[in-house]
Amino acid sequence: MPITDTSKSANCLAMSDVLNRIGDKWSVMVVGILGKSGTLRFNELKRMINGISQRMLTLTLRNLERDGLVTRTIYPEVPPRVEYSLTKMGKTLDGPISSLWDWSSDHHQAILEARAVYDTREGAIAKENTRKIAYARG
Amino acid sequence: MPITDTSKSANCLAMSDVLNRIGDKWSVMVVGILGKSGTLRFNELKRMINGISQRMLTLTLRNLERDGLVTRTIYPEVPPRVEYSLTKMGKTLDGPISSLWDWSSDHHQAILEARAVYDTREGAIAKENTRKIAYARG
DNA sequence: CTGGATCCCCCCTGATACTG
DNA sequence: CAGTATCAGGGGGGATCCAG
Repeated sequence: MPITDTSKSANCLAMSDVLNRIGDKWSVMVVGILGKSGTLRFNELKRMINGISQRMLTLTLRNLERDGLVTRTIYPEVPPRVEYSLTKMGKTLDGPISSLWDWSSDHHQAILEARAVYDTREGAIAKENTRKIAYARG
Repeated sequence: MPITDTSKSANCLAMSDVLNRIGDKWSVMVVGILGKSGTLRFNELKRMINGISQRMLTLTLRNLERDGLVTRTIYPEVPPRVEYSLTKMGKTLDGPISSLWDWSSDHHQAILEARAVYDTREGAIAKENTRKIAYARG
């Protein structure tokens, strides 16, 4: 199945564009968490997402809102309250995101082990022989 | 369903770690294309991925190989030939990636429209009134 | 053809301080 | 609480040259 036909090329460009937003780890985490929790306030999100800065959360939420994936509701109270949740389109994205989420927790350990194996082997190769790399690895 | 329990926190960390590699747009594109095409050579991949540089393709493939998601096979020929394909674990990732891929092509247009609407509305708000932002948007 | 090595710039990101 | 404004630093990523 060649990728060079029109539909696949279009997919490629769509992916490239969408991934510039969605491929960002913070966006994935926000969508994933909102998908699981429903509606959250700014600082609730901030506390749930490991290591995100206030600035990045603000930017991420703005971009998601701009792309029509997240709704932002301001309650004119004091102290201020702003709630975020997924739009209808955002909810459709939560499916693929959840798949990715599940895959991550299922294979995280395997990836860590693969890295360890790779690093060990590369280290051994480098120490043993730096010239004869001309054979298949794996 | 609170996110604060142990399993969800673990998922959060797994996501964070995995997304540092997988969330990268180039990795997603490489896995997606390899999943669709099976086995490809370096320059075949480079031609198929819109806008990737040689350096980034090399680094991306190395990282994917290190994480046990891609196999790299060197044929000691002249000119050199190197073929890449997904490992068993890589193939399991292709499922979620394909979902994301399909979602992208399905919703790309909607996202573009949402951006246009957002930008128009923001522009109008900024021009009309910069003080009274204290109402719900969306 | 498949990369390794190098230079270098831009922007992403975090930290901090301030406002409503 | 929910941001905005500003500054500074690091690294992601492109361009280029060279090697096997």
